[in-house]
Amino acid sequence: MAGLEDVARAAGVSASTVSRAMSRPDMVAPRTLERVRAAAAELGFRANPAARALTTGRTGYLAMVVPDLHNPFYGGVISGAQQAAERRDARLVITVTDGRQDREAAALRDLAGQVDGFALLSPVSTAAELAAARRRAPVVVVNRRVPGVTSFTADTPGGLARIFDRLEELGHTDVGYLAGPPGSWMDRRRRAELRDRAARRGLRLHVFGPVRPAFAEGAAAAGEVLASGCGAVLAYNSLLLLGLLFEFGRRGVRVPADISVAAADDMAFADLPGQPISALRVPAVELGLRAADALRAMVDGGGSSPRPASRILPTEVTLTGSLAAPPSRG
Amino acid sequence: MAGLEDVARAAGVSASTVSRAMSRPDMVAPRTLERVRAAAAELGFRANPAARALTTGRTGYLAMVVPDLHNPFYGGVISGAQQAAERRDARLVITVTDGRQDREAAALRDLAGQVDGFALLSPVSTAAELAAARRRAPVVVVNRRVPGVTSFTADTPGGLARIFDRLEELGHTDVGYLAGPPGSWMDRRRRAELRDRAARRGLRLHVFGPVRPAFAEGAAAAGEVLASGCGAVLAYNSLLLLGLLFEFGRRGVRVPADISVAAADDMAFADLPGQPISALRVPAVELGLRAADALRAMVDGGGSSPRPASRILPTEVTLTGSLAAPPSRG
DNA sequence: TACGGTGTTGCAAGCGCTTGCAGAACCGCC
DNA sequence: GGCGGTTCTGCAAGCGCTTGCAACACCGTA
Repeated sequence: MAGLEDVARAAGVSASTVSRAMSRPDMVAPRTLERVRAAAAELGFRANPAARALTTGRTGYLAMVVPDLHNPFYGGVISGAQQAAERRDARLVITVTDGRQDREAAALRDLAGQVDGFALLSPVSTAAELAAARRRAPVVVVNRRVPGVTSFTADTPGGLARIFDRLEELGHTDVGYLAGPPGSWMDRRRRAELRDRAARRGLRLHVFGPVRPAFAEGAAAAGEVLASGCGAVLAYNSLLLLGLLFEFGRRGVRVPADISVAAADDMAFADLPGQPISALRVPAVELGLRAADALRAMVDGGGSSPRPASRILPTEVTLTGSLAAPPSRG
Repeated sequence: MAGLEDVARAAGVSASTVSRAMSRPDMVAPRTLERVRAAAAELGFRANPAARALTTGRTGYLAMVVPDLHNPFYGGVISGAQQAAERRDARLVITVTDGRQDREAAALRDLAGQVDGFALLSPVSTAAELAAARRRAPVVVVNRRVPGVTSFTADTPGGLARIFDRLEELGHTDVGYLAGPPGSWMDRRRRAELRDRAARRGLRLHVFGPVRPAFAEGAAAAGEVLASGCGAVLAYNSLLLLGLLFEFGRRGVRVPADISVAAADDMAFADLPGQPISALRVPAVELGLRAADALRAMVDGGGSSPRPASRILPTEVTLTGSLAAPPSRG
């Protein structure tokens, strides 16, 4: 492994000059810069991040704290964050919490000082805890809004509302919502939005769950949904809807003739030819990208608080044939 | 942030003693050890990993290079690796390659020296490249076997073969296989196994794809599968099978009356009540666990080559009602 | 009593980088 | 020609740990 010193020798300058050539090229004379760069390239020099971290106090690592890797939404977010990190020449450390508060706290505790900042996906900690964490290291949260903490969310409640409206137009009176992860902030928001709307319009909202947002849970909930007599059901995410559809299929329940369906994200259905399922296009990758970018900016900008912003990205609604008028009763 | 020196002062010893108390407690007198530990606990001391890395040359980071985070298999593997890493007090850096060879190579190159070792999931690089990488840092690969490199795979070809046998028993003559990621070593293995068996038994194997192992691709392939007249279809993974089932459902194709189905993993179906789908239980979490464990052991053991081992974990077959005799023709 | 061992501790020299400071070289200007 | 001001470069002091070596005490034994 070639070090700063080796490059310096090869270029006929001092180590400090090489260091500056790498990190603040404008402080180095053009000709010197060129020589140093050539030497560095030739020797395949790569700065030792540990040494750099030791002096600068910045590690170049960003922590992503994620509840669950089976949920495709998080996959998207992480991919986006990865892109951003790579561009800004940082690395991503990931920790899985299984949605448990203690593991989330442990991650925050154990990784403090080892990473430059935290991106928390759908964190379950209290707002107070998160605010406290933010005081020790830059923090952004995704898929939840926390007062005083920079956050990135998709407007899925708004999107769901649009779908709900469409169902009302179609004449539905009983709409189901298969709720997402217990304790989830986002699920509460979606539920609240739907409940609100239902109340205002005089429709009945049936809430099922909350359940872990997994295929099997969707399938398991299908019976209850059908028994409730809802003419339509919205699912917290596409994994759940997939489960519902699977079980509907096995039972010979027809969509949308017997029941209308939609999901609050299109992770599974995104590239489906003909888009047969109503769902929201949620910009998971972009959320990750923005979050990591913001985080890195906070880190570069001295780590402190550039007034926390709360960014809400729009979702796009795909209204398709999976929605229809309710079956005539009796 | 409390440092070694602070703890030393509090405990009335030198910094070196504190260091030893932390990393080689047997070199420290019991009474001293106790004092140091108490002081460390009180001050909330956590060794600065950058400083440690600088002296020891070991960073405590393990790189996981993964093609795609939407595939639940990788989610499982990463979760397992996370557990192992946490236990052995290492951290996981993850990089997404989208299955592209250049990005895989870039990860290997850019992260060399920044991490203690690499776990490559379903790598697409050539065996020679991987062997070369192994010479520079400890490497384990998951879901592929590479000569000279420690690997962990699940015996999905064997499991698929058992399902195939069952189909033969049921009287099938035309069996489809919806193939997985283009260029995938594991997919080739599965295909080869099936082709072999089909040839020996005089059945016809219809291969569809290969396609990206995503829900939408499964759905898109359904038409072709049906047109082929296969009485049964095996899918590279459960995401693909889900897609197939989805489209079958929309077209009114009944499973298993019209067509039998099975998947080479049970990631989606694992917890399904009544296990309606034939699939393999593939130990994704355990693969990750073992891989990370092995990697960490290689790192601790001097990094060099403790004779590469190739571990194949068994898969368990669930034969259920998704398999039936082929529909009588005409 | 003297001596080699053993067990425990401290000293100090790094690990490979960054960065404040000072020196050197050069500029234009009075 | 001398001076202040720029630009560029090098020196050296760390950053917070680890670790080889030496110092020291204390032991049992000759």
